Amino acid sequence: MRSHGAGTLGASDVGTEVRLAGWVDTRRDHGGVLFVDLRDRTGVVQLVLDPAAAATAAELGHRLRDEWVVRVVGTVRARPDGMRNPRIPTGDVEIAVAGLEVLSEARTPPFPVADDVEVGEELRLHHRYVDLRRPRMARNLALRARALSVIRRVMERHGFLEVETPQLTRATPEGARDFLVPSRVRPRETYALPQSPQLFKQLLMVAGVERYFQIARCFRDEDSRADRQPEFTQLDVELSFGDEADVQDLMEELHVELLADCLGVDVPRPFPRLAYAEAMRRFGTDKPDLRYGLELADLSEVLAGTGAAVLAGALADGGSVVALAVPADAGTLSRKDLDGWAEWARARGAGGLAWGVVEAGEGAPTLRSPLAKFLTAEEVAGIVATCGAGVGDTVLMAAGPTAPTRELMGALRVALAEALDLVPDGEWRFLWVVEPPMFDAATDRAGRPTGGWTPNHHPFTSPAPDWIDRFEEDPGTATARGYDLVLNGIELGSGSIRIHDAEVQRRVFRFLGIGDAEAEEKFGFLLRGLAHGVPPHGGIATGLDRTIMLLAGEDTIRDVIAFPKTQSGACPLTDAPAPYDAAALAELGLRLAPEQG
RNA sequence: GGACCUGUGGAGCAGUUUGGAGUGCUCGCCACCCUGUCAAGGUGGAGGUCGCGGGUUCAAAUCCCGUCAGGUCCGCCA
Repeated sequence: MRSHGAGTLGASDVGTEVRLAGWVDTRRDHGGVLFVDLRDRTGVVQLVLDPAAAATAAELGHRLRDEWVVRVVGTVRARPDGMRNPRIPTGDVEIAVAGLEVLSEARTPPFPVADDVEVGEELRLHHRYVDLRRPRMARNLALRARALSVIRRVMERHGFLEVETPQLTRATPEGARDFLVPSRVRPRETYALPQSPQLFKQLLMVAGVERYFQIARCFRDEDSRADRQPEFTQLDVELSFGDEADVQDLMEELHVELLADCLGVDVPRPFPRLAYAEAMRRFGTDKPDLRYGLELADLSEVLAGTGAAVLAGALADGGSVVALAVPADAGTLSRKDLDGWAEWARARGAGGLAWGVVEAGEGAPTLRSPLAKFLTAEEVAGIVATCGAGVGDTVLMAAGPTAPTRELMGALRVALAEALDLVPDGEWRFLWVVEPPMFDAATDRAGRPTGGWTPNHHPFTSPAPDWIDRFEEDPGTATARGYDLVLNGIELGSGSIRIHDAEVQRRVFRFLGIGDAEAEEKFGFLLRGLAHGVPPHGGIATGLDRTIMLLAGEDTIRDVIAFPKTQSGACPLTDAPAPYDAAALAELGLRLAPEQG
């Protein structure tokens, strides 16, 4: 049907007879001569329908409308001087059409098939087949395919085997809520869709696969975000007889090649490593964005004896005062801005924000601040020095329990960088966050500590060698053999060296409050596997949607997924989820509960 | 579970603060004119439960309450 792609034609094709097919992108009808931009996946080329040259085709051409599907036969010719269009790749040529056939008419599109119109998300998803014709979206699909191809190339080069694991599997406790699939053959029992292939890939190591990867679809029934969908794709990797460096080297090579192949960008290796504790201290997050400064400073020492009550109270309770300095050249924060940020902090549960502007005093800098009269000269000097602030810089401070206060200031750092436009374009700052804690203190729904512990990564993560015999003694300090890959402040993936000793695995379960009987019931298949000859192994899983989102320069993974869900988990295209036939439910041993009144 | 933003002809917006006739802009759509445009141009025209429900008022796109949908975020996401 076609001899060429519309967007591939150029000066070297002049004189060639071509057969093209695609969509009517735009028309410019002069009554006599008619121009049609024909669009296919490769791009756009101008058709010329001239009644003097091809009367029948031109007459039919006047009936064409946007998004009709047509086929043409014609000859590539150079455009006359002065009529070339340098803004499109095919702008040096045009197609002198000899024959035109309408393959399919089309309704007026629900929105323009163009990049420069911001269309509502629901409408775009409802007519996703139109939305995906827009050049940016078409480019994103192609970019995704290319990234997948690079991944397979790199993984195969290193001898990894692509193995598929079940989508219908069993629920495992903890983690996110499961999506359930009722069984007809075994009424009243359900499968769960996998949150990740974690246990299967470990058992593949027991099975001797040694090097496994999968482009794996995962399901978590939790609320969506711009970078989170209920259904998403992971690059899942596991290898045997290796350690942290083997996994990290592989992933560095892969990501460097992705950037080079998809964007032509060179990223240096090795990626920097940052200890988890240092990341929290300096950036207030386990996924710091290294593209800008605004690092946090801990003022607890310099303010240890302060008379400023709002700060002293937090310190007396064992908390911290955490600050960051906004450089004068980043833009001046007005009083209204500062009030706004204080309000922002309160909305996140903080008491507020203290602020001070560094001024050149006589001999030593001074602080213009509502707190100034409560601070001694030594304290002011200490604040300025610890923050590394210069004259004109604005110091923002929060006080409270150490961890939440650091996290608050870490979030403020990100929000300020956005607001003050401090995030440079075109930078790709990878890093590994390493030496994570083995456990976090468990909290109840209200956020109060329960006294129990929850895995920082997952319960199959090996303790660090120093802790393997005694993580129970000091669970708050014990570290694990985990590592997170971070790019530009976004967590791309988490991995670890796993426990390959059944007894250590049982101890971790016991410590987490999972008794031997429960462990046997829930994880018996893993524990049995760990009894049958296990290579030391470890791996990682990265979020492919996020990776491709960053490659594409998009702000949401919805724009790199062909058919995503809305924030409420709906698909406006298919209208899923939808009610299910009651009789069919009965066959599954299910009955609808009465609606909640 | 919570906070905030948005909802006005097919698309994108303005109008809402200070209530007074569905008023306006750009694009699209329909008809006609038009032989070198490329976001073609010209003339004319059609197209609206102002998301939905209730309330206040002589009068509601506009004020109040509720609700639905989309989005951003907090919680949640081992």
